[in-house]
Amino acid sequence: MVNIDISDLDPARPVLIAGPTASGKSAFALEIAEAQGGVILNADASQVFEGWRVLTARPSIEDEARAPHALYGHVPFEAPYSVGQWLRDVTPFLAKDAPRPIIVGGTGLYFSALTEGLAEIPETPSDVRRQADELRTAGKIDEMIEALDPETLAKIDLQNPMRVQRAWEVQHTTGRGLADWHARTPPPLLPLNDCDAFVLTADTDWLNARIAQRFNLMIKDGALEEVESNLARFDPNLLSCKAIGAPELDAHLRGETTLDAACEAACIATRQFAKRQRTWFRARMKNWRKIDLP
RNA sequence: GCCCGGGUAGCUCAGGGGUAGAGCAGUGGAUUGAAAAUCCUCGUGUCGGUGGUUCGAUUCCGCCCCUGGGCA
Repeated sequence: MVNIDISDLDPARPVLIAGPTASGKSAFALEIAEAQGGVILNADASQVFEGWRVLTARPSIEDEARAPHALYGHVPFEAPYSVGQWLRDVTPFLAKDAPRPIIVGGTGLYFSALTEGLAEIPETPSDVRRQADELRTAGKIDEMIEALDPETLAKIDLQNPMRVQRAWEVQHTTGRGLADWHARTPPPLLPLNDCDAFVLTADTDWLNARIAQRFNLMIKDGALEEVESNLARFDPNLLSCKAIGAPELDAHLRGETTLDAACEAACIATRQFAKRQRTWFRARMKNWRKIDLP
């Protein structure tokens, strides 16, 4: 599928593989791991959650038996998660004596944090988060904006409530502005120069066709049953329940839509997600080695 | 066959004598702890066809075609 010569890779160097959803990056990672050894590490935000396997296209049990895998489904269904937590989770796998990491996923932010660094901001306590959620849902964005320093105001998108809330939370819990924290970002955990980094790029029409095909396959493989098994604990506010296809299939199981409509909506959401991924990769991964698919 | 609706952007539709607009889809972009999240930008299309009225028709009138419903 991916036409590069794996034997050219230095088996001692970490590998990074980024690519849009449904591009076949997991298979590529597995090929490298089988040929040269290494541990496959997940860099996909929704695949970290326990509870989804089919729906988030995680490697199957059989695939996981072919090479060591980590950071898949290791986070409880109801738990919060973040880039910072992910970085803390990968850190032990990047130790000098650890087996060679093969990091694969579609979350651009995770890769950027890994190779460019992430500010070491203390976690937002849950009560502060709750307070911030209330302000946002009440539409009191201006109130949050008033609490921010000029540097932060200049840096963030004030039209994006989520960004404003984040800045407010940091200011509120640390007493320092978000911009100040960003300015003191420590060096990256894994500089790009220290690894072989690949971005898979695919023709949009080709990928869109694969997205539709893959969703049908997911349904055949039990995606609906998977959502059904999580029906009792399904909560749209949970991070895990933002996985594409989960709200759509949940709505169908509750009798709100037909299965066809749910599948169509999920495919549209997936296409839109792939588009955002393309934008991130184009803008932020210019120095990565591009591999054109198919 | 007759009666009444419709035929306007890829889709669903609004509008109305001075050559048109929304939502969705799509595009481009932003994105340092919710990122499969969140947010910003971008709308010319024979206004079904054809004749006519008019300075001017997509808008009014005639005929034709397609389509939904009703009556036979």
